[in-house]
Amino acid sequence: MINKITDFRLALLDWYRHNQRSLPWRTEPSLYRTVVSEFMLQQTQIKTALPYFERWMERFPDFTTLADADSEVVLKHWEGLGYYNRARNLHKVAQWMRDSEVVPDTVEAWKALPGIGDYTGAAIASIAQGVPAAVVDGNVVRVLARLTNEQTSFSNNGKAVDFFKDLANELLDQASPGDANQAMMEIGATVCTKGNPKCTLCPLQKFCRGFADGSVSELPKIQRAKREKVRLYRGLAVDQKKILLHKIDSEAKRLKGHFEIPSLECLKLTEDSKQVEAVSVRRRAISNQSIEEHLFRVDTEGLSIDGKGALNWIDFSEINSILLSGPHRRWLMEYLGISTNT
DNA sequence: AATACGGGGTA
DNA sequence: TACCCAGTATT
Repeated sequence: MINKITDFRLALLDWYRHNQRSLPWRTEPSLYRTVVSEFMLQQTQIKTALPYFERWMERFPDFTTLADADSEVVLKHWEGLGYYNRARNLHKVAQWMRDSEVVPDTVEAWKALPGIGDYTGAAIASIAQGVPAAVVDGNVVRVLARLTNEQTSFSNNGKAVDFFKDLANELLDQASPGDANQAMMEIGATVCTKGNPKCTLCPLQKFCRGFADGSVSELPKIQRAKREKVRLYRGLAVDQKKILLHKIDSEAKRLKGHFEIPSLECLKLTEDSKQVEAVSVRRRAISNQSIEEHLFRVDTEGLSIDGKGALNWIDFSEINSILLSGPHRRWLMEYLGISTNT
């Protein structure tokens, strides 16, 4: 058995050293770049995070620069990536690093910082500091479930993560935990994929009980929560190169401090009102919601907005500099035909 | 233990 | 549409 684990680790690391993708936090590694990448990659695919990472590094090259930046600027560079508490927490972590005499060097110490949980704590400690702590993310769960031909049906993803944590640590190469962790995730992302897994190219095939059993495509078995369907109705009021936007309260649960296209309710209008005209429908999704968003053109004649409340007239020239949710920015850009590139 | 987070890619 | 993505914090 000892030999088998040694063989496994060797096969995994050898594959990774020859097949890893070239990524900016690998070609030029540092503690800071590891931390930033891990925050961005929480529930976000590499392809999506990549351009954000490059822009982030240009503007905030190190912990101190990030720590000293205004939160508005920090959020602006996260705009469109979603789950904005990640940016707020990353900002706090940078400030902690700037103000602290010591650098965390254990999983537990990292987990004491905001936005860092089991996964991110182990990822940072192992990749940037060589701490032998296994990560268990969605990729690792899938690889291990197939490797062990695990038929248990987990009630949620967290249960599966817990289930495989011990095994992940047993398999972890103690001499190269960072590479071993990244190798497991890389296998999951590029070879042991959910659909059309490339078993013929897999360096772990000879260890894989799921492959031997022919059950790879059915694993892992995890029950997922459904997304709730939500319909939103929004009003677009444009007047003289200005647009009426709603600024979300800083104490709100989501999109704190962001602007958004105001809801009809917010404008004190109804869908049936003769003042509005349906112009566009868009579908998108976030976390546990599947959103169908309807856009209406609003006649500004009937509006009485004082501009002192949450509703603000924003000049087209200002749109680039305000915080606006990604989908709404794209919507405005397309509908108004104005450039809102940042 | 369940839910929120208002994002996005892929089959 | 359904499922997944280098998850975490809150309730």
